[in-house]
This record gives sequence, structure tokens and C-alpha cells, in this order.
Amino acid sequence: MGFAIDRHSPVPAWQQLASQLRAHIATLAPQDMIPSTQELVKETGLAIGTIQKAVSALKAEGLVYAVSGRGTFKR
Amino acid sequence: MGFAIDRHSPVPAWQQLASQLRAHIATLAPQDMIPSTQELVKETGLAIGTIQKAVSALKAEGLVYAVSGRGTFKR
DNA sequence: ATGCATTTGTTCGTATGTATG
DNA sequence: GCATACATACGAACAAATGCA
Repeated sequence: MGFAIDRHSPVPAWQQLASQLRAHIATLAPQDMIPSTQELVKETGLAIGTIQKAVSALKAEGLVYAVSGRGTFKR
Repeated sequence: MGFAIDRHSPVPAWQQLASQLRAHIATLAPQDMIPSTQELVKETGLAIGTIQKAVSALKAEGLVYAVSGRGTFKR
């Protein structure tokens, strides 16, 4: 997938990730799953909390919805 | 102010606080400041992160806006 | 039905950075 | 310079829901 964070950027890591996720989600069909928190931790090297903050933003935007125990999906 | 969290409630602490803050904010005038993160920590006994999550929700709702170094205010 | 692995959700605590007055 | 206040980021633990063997 290639999510990469520039840690020297003035843009916060969670915002960078949120932007990249938005671009990825744009390529998906509704009900498609986005990478799990753990996958994103591995890919980006960010802490869990930082991943959650990025994904929370997308949920707040109504771009995705989460189902506990299953995953997070494009709306 | 009297923000009190019921730790046995099934409702998450951050949601309880967000609800109580909404009620408090309803009594304020625009540009009035809400309690600082540290004040809320003292009043509620919750961790900083939990306070921030509650206030973030209110920001996402457009109910308040934050100015770093000054405080968080009713919109 | 039981148990396990996966995944999201909540909460805690800490440290550091940045902005304001 | 200093105190206050919000913002970012880290790491950890536990709970709850889901799906599958």
C-alpha cells in the first residue's frame, strides 16, 4: 500500500496518514475494508494512538465506519 | 462546575464528559472559555488523553474552537 | 459450545513541542 | 524568561465484539 510518514514534515504524522488513507479510500468500493490498526502500525512505524487518531478523523468525516471485531470499512 | 464521571456506567467516560460539557457550553456566551484541560483533569480525575478526546469531539462538532496557548472557547 | 485470533474501543500515564500573554 | 494551555506522539493494558476452527 505504501503508507509512508515524513517525520521531519511540519505536518503532523496523524494528518499525513489521514491524507494518505483518504487517497487510498478513494480507490475502494463501498464496504471495502481499510488496513487494520496493526497493519498500519507495521507499515508506518507510528504508535497505535497516532493511527487511531488518523482513523478517527476519517470516521468523523463520515468517510468510513468501524465495526468492532471486524474492521473499518468505506461507507 | 461539578463535572462528575460515573466509572461504573457503560457509557465511556469521555462521552459522559462530552455530554456534560455540551450542557455547560449551552449556558455560555460565544467566546466564553471552557475549563482548561488541567482543570478538567482535577475535577474529573480522568487522564489527560481522556479529557482531550472529549474536547476533540466538541471541536469536531464545531461547538468550540481551541487557541493554543490561550484556551478553548465557545464558538 | 468452547476456545482462539483478530480487530476496534477505552483508559491510563508520560514526554516533548508550540503558541500565547 | 516564565507560566499557562493546547497539540503531538509514544507505549501499554484491558475490554468487547466478531469470525472461525
